[in-house]
Amino acid sequence: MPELPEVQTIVNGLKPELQGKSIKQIEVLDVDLLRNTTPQELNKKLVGKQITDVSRTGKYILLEVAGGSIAAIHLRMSGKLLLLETDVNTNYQRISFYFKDYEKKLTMDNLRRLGTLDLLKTKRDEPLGSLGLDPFSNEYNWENFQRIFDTSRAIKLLLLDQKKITGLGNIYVNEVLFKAQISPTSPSQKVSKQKQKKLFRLIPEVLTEAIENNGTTLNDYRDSLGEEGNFQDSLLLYGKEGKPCPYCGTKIMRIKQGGRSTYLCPNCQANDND
DNA sequence: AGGACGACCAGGACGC
DNA sequence: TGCGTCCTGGTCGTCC
Repeated sequence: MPELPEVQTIVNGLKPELQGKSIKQIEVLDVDLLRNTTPQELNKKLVGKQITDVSRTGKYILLEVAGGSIAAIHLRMSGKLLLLETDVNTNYQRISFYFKDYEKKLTMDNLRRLGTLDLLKTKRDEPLGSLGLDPFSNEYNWENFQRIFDTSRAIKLLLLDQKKITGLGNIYVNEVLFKAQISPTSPSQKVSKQKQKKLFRLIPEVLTEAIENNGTTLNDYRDSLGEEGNFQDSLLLYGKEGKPCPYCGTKIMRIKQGGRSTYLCPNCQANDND
């Protein structure tokens, strides 16, 4: 379930290891994960090139090489991106990068085959170009933030829309709305300025705290070294249906929005009239 | 055009 | 026990 904190944790682990390394070989075991490219093109654009940066935009992990090509990796829901000894094989390895003068390989391991790799020329190319506000970018300011509320959609669905704001997934959206005491079903336009401001402040705050705890491991998330995150211990209501609300003791409810679970405290997150 | 919904994938948890 | 059904996650294509 990598959301922004999990992706950032992976990037934090990979960057010091891979920056400056030259790609020696790319092994594509599952072509279906390549979206707008082919193994041949990947080889042509990346092999022999030095990695200049490992970074993150939204939930995409970006490997930039000298000369400008960018491999944009998205893990979707179950994927891992692991640094492994070159002779180690995992059950669901799909794509591996090997490097010159380096005894490890970078492996996309993805049970459900939902991960993707795009090859881009610039960070403005799709699928990055249409991403919304990133909570850690320079564009993340109050003026820009207010603009995303211009819709009748439920606030939870809006915050999950990566074209509006990018990085949040189901877990952190639930947590952030709870901390801001906003009903997830409230029409976005009806969220008061005061609550918008709370959200504006809380989104980077909650994500930062999660990054400091190396992300959330509920099922199979692992960082690039195979380590679990710790933020699951700090979740206030995600996955806690029927348990008491940590603020008021009311039983936490679970409802469905857009086909997936929303957790809420019906007391703390009553529909706002403020 | 915005928004709702199903598809994608695979395995685990559940009910009968 | 074994089978069927539902659920999970993020995004995209398709439809209205």
